Amino acid sequence: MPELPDLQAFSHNLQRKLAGKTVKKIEVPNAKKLNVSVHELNEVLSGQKLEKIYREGKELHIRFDKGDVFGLHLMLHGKLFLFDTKNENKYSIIELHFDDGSGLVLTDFQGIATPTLNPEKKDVPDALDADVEYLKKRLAKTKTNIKTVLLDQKILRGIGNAYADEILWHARISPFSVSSKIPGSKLKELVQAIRSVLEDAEKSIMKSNLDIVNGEVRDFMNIHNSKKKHSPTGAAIRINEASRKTYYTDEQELFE
DNA sequence: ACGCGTGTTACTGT
DNA sequence: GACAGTAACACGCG
Repeated sequence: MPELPDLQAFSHNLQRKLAGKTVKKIEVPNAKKLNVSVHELNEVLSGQKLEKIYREGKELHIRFDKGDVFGLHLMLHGKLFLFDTKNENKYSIIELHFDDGSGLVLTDFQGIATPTLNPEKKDVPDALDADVEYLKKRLAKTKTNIKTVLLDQKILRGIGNAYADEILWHARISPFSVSSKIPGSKLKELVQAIRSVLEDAEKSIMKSNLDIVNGEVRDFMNIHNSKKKHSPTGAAIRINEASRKTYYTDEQELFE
């Protein structure tokens, strides 16, 4: 549910609240997606001090002082909660208990949020790091429409359905454009739109939700927003119904 | 009160 | 193999 800017805000707040704490014990009420045994997880992480929490693509990564990393992918409905003494949330997947009695829990009613001990390093660039050169090269051989490309985590990491629509509107590129047909000048606008849309969103989320570690904030979205009928520049917002909805306007140029 | 929404994988079919 | 389309996961929320 949360997308890159939300995750960015979560990681910032979790870092602030949890850095320096030491893991006492990890409980795993629902190990469906965990990549190691509960025993191994505890063997590796118990006693380690939490050093850093940051975002990697759509995952949150927790790094500990011996260098081990614990990754959390929230998928559609994963939610994080901090607790002081006892976790009373429904649908708990995994609970980190710290030596001061406090803790962090990941819940998911669907059970598909995914905790991973020491996830593999990926060489796919993060959305915020992608440059024009990379996209130009990568898109030259791709006929898939540009929205699908933005959502493809093997090409760019971190963009989800809602922000893809916002970004494409800002770059004035139709989501149905054939990726290989988009000219270099437009790719430059696309790269700028990716950065500005995601960074501005993070700022507004942080500003109005000081301690946020779960949920999502969407009220400031201009295009992917069922409450809005027109873009900021006055064009009617159209909706394409597929397995995921696409919001767009005729202000966006179609390359085909 | 009921319809909408979000990521990924797995699968069919062209 | 590239690409398109769809279902499944199963609820919270307004």
